Amino acid sequence: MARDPLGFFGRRGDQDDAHRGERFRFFLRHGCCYKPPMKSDTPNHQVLQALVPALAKATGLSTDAVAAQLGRPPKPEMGDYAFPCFAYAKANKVPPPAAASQLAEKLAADATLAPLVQKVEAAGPFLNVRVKPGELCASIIRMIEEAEGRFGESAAGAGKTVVIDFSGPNIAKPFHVGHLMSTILGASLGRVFRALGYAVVGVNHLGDWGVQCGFQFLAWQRAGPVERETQLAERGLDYLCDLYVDINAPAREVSVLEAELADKEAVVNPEERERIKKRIAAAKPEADARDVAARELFKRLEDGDPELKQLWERFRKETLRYLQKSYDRLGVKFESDAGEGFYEPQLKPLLAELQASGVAVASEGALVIPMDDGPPKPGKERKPPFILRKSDEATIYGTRDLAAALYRKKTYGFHKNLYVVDVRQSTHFQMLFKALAKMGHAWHKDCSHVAFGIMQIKEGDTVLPMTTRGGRMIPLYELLDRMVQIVRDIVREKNRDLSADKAAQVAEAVGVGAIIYWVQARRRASNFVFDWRQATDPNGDTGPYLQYTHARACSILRKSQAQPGSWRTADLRLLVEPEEAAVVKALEGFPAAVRRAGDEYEPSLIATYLLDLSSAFGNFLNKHRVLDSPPALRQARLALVDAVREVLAKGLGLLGVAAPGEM
RNA sequence: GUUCCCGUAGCUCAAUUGGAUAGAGCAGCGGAUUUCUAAUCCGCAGGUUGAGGGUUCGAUUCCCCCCGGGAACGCCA
Repeated sequence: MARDPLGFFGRRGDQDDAHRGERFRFFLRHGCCYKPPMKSDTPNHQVLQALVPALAKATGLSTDAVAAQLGRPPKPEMGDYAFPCFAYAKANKVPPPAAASQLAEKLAADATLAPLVQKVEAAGPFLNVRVKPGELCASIIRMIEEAEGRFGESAAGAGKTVVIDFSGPNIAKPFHVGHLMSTILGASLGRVFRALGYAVVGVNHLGDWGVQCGFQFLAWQRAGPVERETQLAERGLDYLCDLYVDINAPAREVSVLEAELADKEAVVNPEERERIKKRIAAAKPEADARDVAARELFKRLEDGDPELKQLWERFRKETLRYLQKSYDRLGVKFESDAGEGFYEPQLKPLLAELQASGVAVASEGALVIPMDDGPPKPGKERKPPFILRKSDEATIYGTRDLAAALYRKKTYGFHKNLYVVDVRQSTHFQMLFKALAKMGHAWHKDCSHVAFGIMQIKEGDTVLPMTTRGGRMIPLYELLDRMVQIVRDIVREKNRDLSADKAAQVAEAVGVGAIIYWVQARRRASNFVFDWRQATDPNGDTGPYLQYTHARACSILRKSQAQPGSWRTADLRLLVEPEEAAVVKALEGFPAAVRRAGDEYEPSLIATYLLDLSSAFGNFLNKHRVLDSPPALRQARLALVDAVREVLAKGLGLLGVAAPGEM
């Protein structure tokens, strides 16, 4: 399989756990993603190297405290750096404005700052520092050049592993637009954590176990032997879904009719009620028969029937192969595709252990872990327990999640274990983590549910949920195709010089990039509505805008005819324009944006950051010429353009958005 | 009913985690093009940050109480 070049994740079941763990440690040491560790962790350049110690000396605070406080004034006219003096004022028992004045005098007298700093002035309780314009640009661009393409990365996570559980499609249900959030967010978090120096294990926790498998076997057995083979090969998951839908048709009819019957308002007429009852009676025997047959088949799978096991394995593989097409377009990779079925053999020993230790108890015929602490309070409803085994002896997804968490800790020794799943499951994960706590695992606090809001879709004037029973689901590939289709015309219209081949590539990059950007452009907690018109709008807060800015930068560098890197010898102190300073100040913020995106599991912070950078750069390009500048200035501006290009490409890369060189 | 999330310009969202006069995009109006790619840039207009109270030098941010919207709440995933 393409995404498994080292054969690290072999076939399930042919290796034991210890073996897998061993392979994993090998992967950590020699894997394809290995890079040497970063030298420096915090962003640093000549100006800050002078300014921070000077402030620390003047205030008596630590350099870390100063660096953390140092910010930006609200308007660029006020200065390049701002330092709030409240802490210093409190320590010295003077009013903050007086403190600011005192500090301004001290810094003005500091000889180490003289070559770099133009002006230090008190503004109320703030201290505003104006750096000599050329020095600011030189200092920051130099820092980016010296990072050798690694600007924004850090070594914060060196030696630590993050496990990210994301995407997790169900092999019986369509892979639709609702899965987009988890897939894109999870993949971005993986890239962000890698940039921060962590080893990352992306897990596609497939929903590949349960009675649904029985229904699929049943449908498969009923389908034509030749037709089913060609259909499965061609349509993969789509075919399995159709099978699932068809085999469930009678059951679905019964439940729809029963719901109708229960809704008294809808059916007052007794004749109508009778008609419905008859239809239920007609459909029910077939529905029940299929249900019994499916459960029987699933039971046989659970008991280890080799023929069914083989078929199950085939469905899994075919589904994954099929999904990989969409994953490839989205730039998504997984290190593991251990789904629910993978944990099945671990469940019985786990349950036995939990019972023996008394963590799990019997309740209403089921085996559960209680979620209430202490004695029940009168008048207070008791919390529902975490169910491990139903009264019919079958396990449920929570049991497998518990086994999965234990397995991941044992195999990967994770520093963090993340679940990128929508907000509706937040109680489930709270219970899961609490169950781990009750088992005595202190690492339960390293587990987090990275919840995101529910996406709805706007078709015409109506807003529909994505996961309704009634409406048709839009398969993911269809969404991507539609986006690319819309973009194709725009590409043609905007740039007629592109060859047909290039235009097609650009359309793919921009169409897919637009949707990837769109879902990451807001904080993940908020619910939002997918709007075709807005998502494909080439103007404004969009992926295409960022990609376009990047393409412009590339174009300028191309047309300069300069050898890449030849601008490294440029005199960067010639960059004294306010628009240049604004760009450089935006560039300076990149490492912090990446770090925060990791800390908060929030890729949108990178999206917002890139927008700021693009807008500063656009402003610069509009006001100043690069290629028409005098030779020395031209070289310095090329260095600036190249730094912007690098950060845009890198930031877009973290988000999973392609950055074509022209469009 | 209990628990969790959300509420900021007409719309979609920001706000350096408690900092200075709350900022962008879309939509509206007005400008800038012999384009280093106008898929751009600039200007105007748009606000009692759902309401009220509290904490302090300072609150969109933290605490309390309401109002409104969403979600989850015992054997589905």
